[in-house]
Amino acid sequence: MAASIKEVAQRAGVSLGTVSNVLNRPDAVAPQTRQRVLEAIKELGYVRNDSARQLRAGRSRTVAIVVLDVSNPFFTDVVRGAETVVEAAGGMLVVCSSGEDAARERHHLDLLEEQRVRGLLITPVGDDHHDRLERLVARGIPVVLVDRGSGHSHRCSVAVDDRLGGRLAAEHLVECGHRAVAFVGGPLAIPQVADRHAGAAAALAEHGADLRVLETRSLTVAAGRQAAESICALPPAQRPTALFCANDLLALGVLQGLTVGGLRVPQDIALVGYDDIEFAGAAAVPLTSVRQPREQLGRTAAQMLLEEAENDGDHDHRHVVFQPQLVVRQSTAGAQHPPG
Amino acid sequence: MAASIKEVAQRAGVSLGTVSNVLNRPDAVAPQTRQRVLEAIKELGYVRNDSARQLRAGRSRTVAIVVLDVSNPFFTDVVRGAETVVEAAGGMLVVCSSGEDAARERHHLDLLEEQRVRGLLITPVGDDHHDRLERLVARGIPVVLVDRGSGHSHRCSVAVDDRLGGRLAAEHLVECGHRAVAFVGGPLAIPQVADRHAGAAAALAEHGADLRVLETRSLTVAAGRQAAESICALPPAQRPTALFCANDLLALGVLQGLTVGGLRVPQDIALVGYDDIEFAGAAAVPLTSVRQPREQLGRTAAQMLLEEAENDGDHDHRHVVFQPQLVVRQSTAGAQHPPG
DNA sequence: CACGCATTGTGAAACGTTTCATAGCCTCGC
DNA sequence: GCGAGGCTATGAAACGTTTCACAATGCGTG
Repeated sequence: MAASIKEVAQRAGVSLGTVSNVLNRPDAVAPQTRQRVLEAIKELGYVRNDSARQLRAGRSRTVAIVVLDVSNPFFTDVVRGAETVVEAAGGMLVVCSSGEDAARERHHLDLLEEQRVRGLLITPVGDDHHDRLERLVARGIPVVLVDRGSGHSHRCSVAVDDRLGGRLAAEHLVECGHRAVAFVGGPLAIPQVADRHAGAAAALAEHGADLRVLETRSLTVAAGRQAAESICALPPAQRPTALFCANDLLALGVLQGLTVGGLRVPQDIALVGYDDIEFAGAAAVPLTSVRQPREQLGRTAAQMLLEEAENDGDHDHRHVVFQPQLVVRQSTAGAQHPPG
Repeated sequence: MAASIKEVAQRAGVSLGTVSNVLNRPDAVAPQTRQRVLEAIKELGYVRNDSARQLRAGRSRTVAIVVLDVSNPFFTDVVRGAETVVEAAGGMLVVCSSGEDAARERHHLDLLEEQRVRGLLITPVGDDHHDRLERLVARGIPVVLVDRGSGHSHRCSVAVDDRLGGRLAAEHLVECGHRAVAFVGGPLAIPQVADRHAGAAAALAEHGADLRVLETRSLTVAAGRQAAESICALPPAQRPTALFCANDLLALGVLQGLTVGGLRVPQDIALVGYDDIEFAGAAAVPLTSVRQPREQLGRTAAQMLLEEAENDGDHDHRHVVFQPQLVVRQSTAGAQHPPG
């Protein structure tokens, strides 16, 4: 059914090796022969079998990226950035989603290892799979951590300074006069979440305030709505005057939930998100958010990966850290809160 | 470097075939032997080489989905639905994005054909690549069209009735008293866009109104903002009183652009989107939109694909069509427009 | 005219699996 | 005690490439 190189060779009246040469080193074969082979290929509808090629060549042309959540616009932008670079290099980017679930992440890593992918971009769920990543590297599959700094010097990473991001958010809220601030986000096992919280907590501590935590099960709009409900249920005296959300999806959900519960943003409660996804500025109350260079994150990560895959063996592992940037919009632009 | 089955066999003191049996038919090998083999596997850190497996087995375990735009929440939801089904079946879903670009779509199809994927879910950019899809099917790779009906009876498809969707939107606008309606969307070569437009145009025609078209280059927020600018530039007398956008991204962009240009939604211009993505309800002015069963679309498509891949050869191609549903929100809830 | 060299083409080996026909060994029933 | 038949394990073939050492051919040069 599926024509192989052998049949092409037969039809063109040349040897196996010649057909392979036409495919891979066209210059090494006489124009006339090449022509004959190309015609045979077209006539038979021959398409190269990549499994065989990979098996023989020992290396694949596909690069994988494992993200926490495909539906999160933050990650889709990162993916787009990486895609650009990988495709420009003639490769293919496959996208896998762990859904913030360690088991699914592990499953994906296993399959990708079996496939001997060219390289791996990953935002790990937690710190659970270091050994697995280690093994990939040992096998010659470069790994670049995305949106996550790495203490490990034998691995590249691209990240945004999440502690700084948390600090920026918190300091902005303090300047607006807020003291009773709560952090909405989770699971705290996700390093980005923990860092954003830590940065904000540190900044608040310097001003003698502390940061309550409202841990969520995930970083989704739905989780945000749920969190908002529990905030609305609080007696007004115990309610925080400002919320810092671990990402924009959460913040959008919180915004919806607060509105439903009759609380106004920013008059009753100020709101800061994180990521500055495209929808943050288009929200019912445009969201103050901490912007990350999303596409650039993806591009840089992919570039470093390809570079490492190129000169395998010797390669200086780099750790690129971008700076986040506060974007102030209406969700915190309310009247100054009375201090205390 | 990478241990192969042969070394495992050697270490466990068994033959090649036995190791393979342990991997694929564990019951066919004596418990004691199996144990020895498993230990050898663990000690050597052996991981199966999928290229070799695929080459020999002739079939892959990965299913691909080619969407128009990874950053569009509509598609990420479809992907999530498909993912669920494929992973439950032990497979892997790889996501490719054509970016509404026929050349990229072709490139992806070529690579996927080389990889001999198990099956393909695709929302084609246009009608350009029928021959290529045909060839995939001929090669034994089932193809299911997503979000796109198919005249072709030798192919499954899952779609939502886009003409009906367009009609729902238009009729709602007519009921609100609008007569001067414009359609914002493009490229019109994308079948969904064309159908939504056609449905709306037909409905308006029945009421003696016609539908101006403002064709955009793509279905993105940015394209929407741009379209809004040109609308704001129009002399008020020529301005439509309502806009029907081909999708929600576009509508969100239009909403932003109109606001910037000083036009109020819905008082000055009413707005209807399409898809009812999660962010539609959270927008500055919550968006009236035509809802599609996104995840279900993905799930159904994947199920049909796997089913076809299972019993290859005989298979009844089905064409599932879901009904869209109008969700009315604030962006059209303004005062009744005077007729005319 | 013979020699070396450049240009093309050849055929076999190798990549790491899965599969399949076969062989050895037991046990069971007669 | 012997043949039938069930378990296990074996080894070779096959999957479709790429690669590589080598052969054949033709050409210019000394």
